[in-house]
Order: sequence, then structure tokens, then C-alpha cells
Amino acid sequence: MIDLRLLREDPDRVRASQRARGEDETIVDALLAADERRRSSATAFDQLRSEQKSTGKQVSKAQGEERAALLERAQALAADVKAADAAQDDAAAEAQRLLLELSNVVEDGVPPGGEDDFVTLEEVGTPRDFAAEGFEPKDHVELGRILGAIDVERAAKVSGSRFYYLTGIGAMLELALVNMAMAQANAAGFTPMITPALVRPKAMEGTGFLGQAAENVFYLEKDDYYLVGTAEVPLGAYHMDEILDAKQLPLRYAGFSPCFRREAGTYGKDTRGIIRVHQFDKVEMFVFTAPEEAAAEHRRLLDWEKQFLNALELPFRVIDTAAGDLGSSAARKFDCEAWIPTQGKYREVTSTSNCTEFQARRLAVRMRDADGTRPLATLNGTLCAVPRTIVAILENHQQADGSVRVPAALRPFLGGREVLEPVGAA
RNA sequence: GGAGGCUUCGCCUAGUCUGGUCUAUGGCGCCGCACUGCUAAUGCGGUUUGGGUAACCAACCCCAUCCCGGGUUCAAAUCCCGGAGCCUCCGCCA
Repeated sequence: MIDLRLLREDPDRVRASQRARGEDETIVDALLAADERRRSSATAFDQLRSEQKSTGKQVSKAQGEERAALLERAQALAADVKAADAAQDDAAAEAQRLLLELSNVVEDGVPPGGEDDFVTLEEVGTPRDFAAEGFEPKDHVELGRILGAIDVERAAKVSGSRFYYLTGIGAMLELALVNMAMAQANAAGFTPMITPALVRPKAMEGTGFLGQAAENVFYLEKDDYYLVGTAEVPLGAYHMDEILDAKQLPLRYAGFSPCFRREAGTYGKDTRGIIRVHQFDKVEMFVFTAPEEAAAEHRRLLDWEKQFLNALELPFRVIDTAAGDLGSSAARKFDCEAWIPTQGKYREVTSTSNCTEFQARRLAVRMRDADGTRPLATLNGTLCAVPRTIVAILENHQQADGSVRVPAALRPFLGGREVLEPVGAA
């Protein structure tokens, strides 16, 4: 949630932000009115309650007729207080409901527009020229079959579409990538974490996934649990309702978790292979830091993402996502998109968001320093989303015979292996 | 799944039986000040969080907050009901 003081003092900025996102801007005025009602009803309640308390105290001291009179007055007050309390609760709930609907205020410099209006910040590496090398690149599904690494057909039998088995070297490849990512994160000062994948509604709502993203969330109604779509949820909620000492900031966590996504509204998109799946594993970076540090930390997260992709020798580009394509919690988002040879385009493999104080307010995570107690900033970034990284590695490092070269940095995590060799058909 | 115990202002804790003086006790930690020939000891003061009010900052003041939500009552940390979390034991289980 955003700062109500900002909303009161500079509503135009919030309106402009909503407009840039392509979201409802009338909510700003509705919220301003609701906040006004909340405050006036709270003041009314406070006054009545104050009178009730002092009257109650007099009752305990009074005797005889005076006591009877006070009691009568106190009884009347009790009814008034009850009504005022209910009115206050209603007003507060309405204001809170609207506040939770409002997305984060976008950072200055974010490109306006929708999904296609991103700005490319840089291109790293050069896509291979397979024509010049004299062979047609195979896609990751074919390579996965040849290598005995990916089985989507049997996954469809067992779980339906958008599922996969990683088999043999494919399974080993996931473990190697995860270990490599964790090693890099640990070296950079992150605390490795293995997190819950089922969370309570509060954690989901606090991190901002029950708004526009809700349709992509798996929910276990019988138990009132949500399946997380990213470790961002359990990592962000980790310090829920806590006040962190500014001296221990920034707190950097690298969480490994399964991720579950319904992929509603993506019918027909990426139906082949493991680009878009209902379940995958990911190593996610998450940072709690002072708000004034957030923008710089965002760049650092991007640098760590680039470091990982560079270590895997993948050609990629970095884009500055347009306002309309931001998640509700994010003020700014950078995506790294790896080159996918058989698609002839760049596809998102990692993403880093600066959520400023938005999530921290919802989760009640605060910091204490010389300036007192105040909300802090949260940021997140993908270090390694396993399936898409595997796709990029297989396709970019494939050789004419269907084998795949292992990038040097990954070899120590694969027992020194330099090439993934085709296996006989299963 | 069954039985029991527990949850108080960072941590530990008193208070709950017997409702009002709880405006919540004490210790630890932390902050400030004083003092001693030094960053130790001692003394004094402060230290839940949120909202409102106020606005240069702050203080003062008011309300809420004793796990959460209801209820009883003029009045609830305290009594009643429901829920959550943690712990122990039994059962089951990777």
C-alpha cells in the first residue's frame, strides 16, 4: 500500500501513476473521501469512548443516588460508543479495501505504455549465427528428448499440459544450476533460504498477489492455503509484523522454492516445451533495505542477474519494463531476456522489481533508526528460474550432433562435465 | 485424528482464580544524562505499537492495543464463546 500522506498531499502524482499503468484513477478520489470518513468517524468514537471511560471510573467511586444517575448515563453512553465503534470499523474497512486496491506509485523514468513499450537498456553477447555454422538449431524440446533430459509427454499423461519431468541429465542440470546460483548468492552476502511453498492469505495479500495477479494463483480452498508463485512471497512475509534494526540492513536472502502458476489467460501461448509451466523451481533474491537505498540496490540486483547469465555465456538483453506491465507492488522492473535461437527472439528469464515501501506497509515490516520507526523498502530479483534457464542453455549451446556444450562456470556443479551427450531413445 | 499446556509493551516475567486503583510489575537489553583520572562500576531518567490532534521540530493531550474475532458488563489483560499459533504426549505417516 502507498503512503496515505502522499495521497493527501500529492494526489495528482498518484493519479498520474495510475494513468501510466492503465489502471483506474477514480480510486484516488474514492480513497481520499474514504480516508476523510475514517478520520472523522474515528474522532467521534474517540470522544465518546473518552467520556464513557471517565464516567465508568466515577461509577466505581460513587454511592447511592449519584451512582444510579451515573449508571444510567453510562448505559446510554455504552450504546452510543457501540454504534460509533461500528461506524468507525466500517469506515476503516472501506478505506483499507480501497487502499489495498491501489497499485504502487511508479518510479520516475519508467517508460509509459503497455507490454510492448519497454525500453531496451543494453544487449549483452551476440546470438550465434547457426546458418554460418551450417546447421539448423533444434528447439529445447527436441534437444531434451535427444539428451534424455526432458519428458513432457509423460508429464501430460500424469499431470496434464504445462508440466514436465526433468530426467537424467536434465534433473542433474537443475540441481547444478540451483547450486551455482546459491553459491553466487552466498558469495555476494545473501543468506540461503529454503522456504514454504504453501502460505496463509495474509502473506499472499501482503506481498500483493491477491489483486490483479489473483487469477494466476493456485488456492487450496479446503485448507485456506495459497501455493506461492515465487519465493518472493515467503521471503517478503518472513519479517512480517517486525521492526528491524537499521544497523542490520540490508538483509539479503536467496530463497529456493517451487513456484506454482495457473497461467490463466495464456491459452495457446508457449504451448510447446517448458517455457511456460504450472510448476517450476527458482532461486529468488529478496532484499529488505532503507527506502533511500532502494534504487541503488535495484541496480545491484540487476547486476547479480547479469553476472549469472554471463557466467552461463548466454546472449541476453536488459529491458526497462513499461508502467502498464508492472506488477501492482513494483515501482520499477527490469527484465533480462535471453536469446532463444529457435524463436528468433529474446524471452524473459529473470526479472527484478523495486517495490519501495509498498509491500513493507502491507506486511507491517518496519525499520528503526535515528529518524524513528518507518517502513523500509523491499526488492526482489530472479537469480535462476530453472526451466527457462535450461531452455536457454540447451538452445544456445547446442552443437550440430545434438550434444550441448556446458558453460565453464557450470561444470564444477556437474562433476566437471563439459558436454551433455545424446542418449539412446527411451 | 485424540488429550493437555501455553500466548502480556525487543527478550524473559508479575498480574488472570477474587472485573474498576492495570495509566500493566520487575529483570535483561537499548538510549540519554550525571559521576568517577578513560568505552568498567554506580546513580538518575527514558524505552510497546498504531491512529487522532498538532504542526518548523517536538512536547502535551485523546483513543486503540495484554495472540485474533465475537459476547457479557456502566466497566474486561482478567469472565464466556469461537479461531489461530507454539509446545508436550498418544495415534498415523516420508
